[in-house]
Amino acid sequence: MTDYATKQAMSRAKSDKTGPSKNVPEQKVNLRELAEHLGLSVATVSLVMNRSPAAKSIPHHTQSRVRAAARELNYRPNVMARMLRQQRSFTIGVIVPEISEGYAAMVLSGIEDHLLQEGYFYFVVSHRHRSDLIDEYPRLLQQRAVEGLILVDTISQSSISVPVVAVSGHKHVPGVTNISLNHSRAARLALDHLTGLGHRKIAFIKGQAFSSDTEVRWKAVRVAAQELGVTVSENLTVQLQSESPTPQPGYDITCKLLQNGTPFTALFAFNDISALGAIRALREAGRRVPEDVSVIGFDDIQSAAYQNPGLTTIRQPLREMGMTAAETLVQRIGAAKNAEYPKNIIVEPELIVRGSTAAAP
Amino acid sequence: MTDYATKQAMSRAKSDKTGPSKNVPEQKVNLRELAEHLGLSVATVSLVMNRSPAAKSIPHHTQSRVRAAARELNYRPNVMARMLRQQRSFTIGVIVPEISEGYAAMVLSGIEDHLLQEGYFYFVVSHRHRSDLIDEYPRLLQQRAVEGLILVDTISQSSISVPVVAVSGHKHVPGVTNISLNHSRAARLALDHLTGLGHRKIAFIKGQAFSSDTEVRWKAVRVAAQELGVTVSENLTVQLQSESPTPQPGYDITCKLLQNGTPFTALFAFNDISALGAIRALREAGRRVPEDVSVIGFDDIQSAAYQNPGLTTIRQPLREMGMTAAETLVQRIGAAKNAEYPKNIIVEPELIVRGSTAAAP
DNA sequence: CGCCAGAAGTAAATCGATTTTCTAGAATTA
DNA sequence: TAATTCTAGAAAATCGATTTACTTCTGGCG
Repeated sequence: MTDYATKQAMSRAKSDKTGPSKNVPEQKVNLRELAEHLGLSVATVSLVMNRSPAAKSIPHHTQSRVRAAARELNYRPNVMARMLRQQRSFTIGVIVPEISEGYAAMVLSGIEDHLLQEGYFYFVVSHRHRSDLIDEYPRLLQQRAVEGLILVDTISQSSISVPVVAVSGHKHVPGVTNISLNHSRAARLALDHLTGLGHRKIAFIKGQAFSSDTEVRWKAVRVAAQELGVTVSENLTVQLQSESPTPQPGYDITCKLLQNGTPFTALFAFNDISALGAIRALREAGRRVPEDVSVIGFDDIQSAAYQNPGLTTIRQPLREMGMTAAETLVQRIGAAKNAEYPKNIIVEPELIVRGSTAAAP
Repeated sequence: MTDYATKQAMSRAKSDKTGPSKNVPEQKVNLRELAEHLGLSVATVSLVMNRSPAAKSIPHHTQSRVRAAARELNYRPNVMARMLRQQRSFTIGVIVPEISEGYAAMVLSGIEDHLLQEGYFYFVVSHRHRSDLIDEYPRLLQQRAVEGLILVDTISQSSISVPVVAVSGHKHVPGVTNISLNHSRAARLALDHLTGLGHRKIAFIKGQAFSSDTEVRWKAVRVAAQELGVTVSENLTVQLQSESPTPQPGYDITCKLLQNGTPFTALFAFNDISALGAIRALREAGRRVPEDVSVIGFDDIQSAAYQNPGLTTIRQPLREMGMTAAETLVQRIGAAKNAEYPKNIIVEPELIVRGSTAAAP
């Protein structure tokens, strides 16, 4: 939105609230009425209000008269009219798998931070892994005139005519900026940590097939394992199945892992959520964490720090990723239709050591 | 939005995706072009597309011709134009304290469920307890032409001209529907549980002053305590201070509680988040949970179930509250300006017993 | 035959801005 | 003095629908 619509509105927050003394009329006044009140044409008023360069010929004195009247009558431009005329909505769409799930919430929070500052609002929708919705939401959002889309951990093949930024996107798709973690480094950090503690027999929980990170991360893990001379045993590799956003899938798969009987002293989970489930399964099977089995997660969602013991994990800077996504998208929206744009933005992981990992027994 | 704009779009999800064979033209076609293509006036086409009753005189044959052409040219009505004309945005605003915090995320998820079905989208903003934002966001959202507002755990005094539903609202404000928990019952459930386990010396963590539930819940707790003959000791009552959305405030205040030295065998925390902090503080002070101290939380956020031990808590049906909020709001938007509306909707809590509470030592 | 009621649409107003193109007078310049 | 440029603002087109108030034309009825 133009300057006065948001940033001024923001700063007006305080001054306006001088109590109920100032009789701000509540009923809506539109541009025509304001112009009539001033004895000017709507064109003139509009030019002044928008600080258009075309208003340079309008004397200062008139300008301030206009602005004073606008303030007095509490004039607020009608967004819908403005959107229609300018063909801009100052709205973007965010598609996440699930809102209530830590990962997405964290990214959203970063997105919001940046977007509102820029005068944009956003629609959120969650597809819960239903493929019809994954296809439909981009369409629906575009019908709603969003100027860009942020996909969080979501793979979409539907062709989209607005700029797209994919958080944790890996496929190279025209028109899409991918923001992704340096997975090689992440895998290396985790395995360095575990091997440093003396672990050799390490179990792995791979992500669900639908997660956009699964493939890449797993590849990175195998490379890192090879580099460190750790064998990745088939028997110690399991994959999350159900799509529940709870620790349940992690719990289930760890039970299965334990049943197969192959011994291990450490477990590298796909994410923190599944790590929590895994810890519960281990405990129930009589294995202590970290004394008998070390567990390392991935993401560093908020509750990771407040587990007992705290969860050692590879931190993804999710808020920053959200902020970067928003920033990049806004930039791309402002740029020319066929301008260059970043195809890939890599962010760095960080090892967060807490209590769930310890020296191998 | 009218029927064909969303519900049809939804169901079209599958049929449209018959591959790239169907040459759906990507460039936007507007009503005028569609009408020209058909040799009809825009009025006629519009009437047909909207299934307006005024279209009854248009023969069936023409109607299907119009619809066929619309499909063929992939006509999508321009939302901005439609919004402007109808003075409706099919958008609502949701104001939460913090997105990334379990409670709000859960409510949002319920809101989304219902809203999208009804053809509405929503903007989310989070104020992070900044009072200028709490005042400003309702204004900003109204400027964005939202047709209603849902406030989640947020007290707003700014006058709002659209229908408002407050989740966990208690103050009776004209124009606002409050959705709140039966706190008396909640307090009773918790204290019944604790006293049933033999606890007499119970410590309490009150909520931060800014939370809309703090007052009401605390009152309910004292009433229930009295009924059960439990004394609420000053020395065992503390209040959350900082506004961090993490367990940190709970941790801090529990440390303080422990320092003062008054013995207790159970702790009733304001919410799950603070309960997690409390548990950590207790553990660090050498108290085992639940052997030495039982801890009960409030809310039943997702991660409560996956703590070690699982957190006993009073469940608020947050998703349902979100759904109800959305449902009520949509109804109110559809109703006449001065129609009756529900002032209060009470939902029932549930005791969820997990491992963090046990018989008093 | 004349009138009226539907049938099948159409023209035009409207929603509320933004933005380009004009205009009338004043001031400047050649 | 005539031509040109500024000044200060106004008129009108436009964005893309929706919706009300007309037109025609046809057929039926008295």
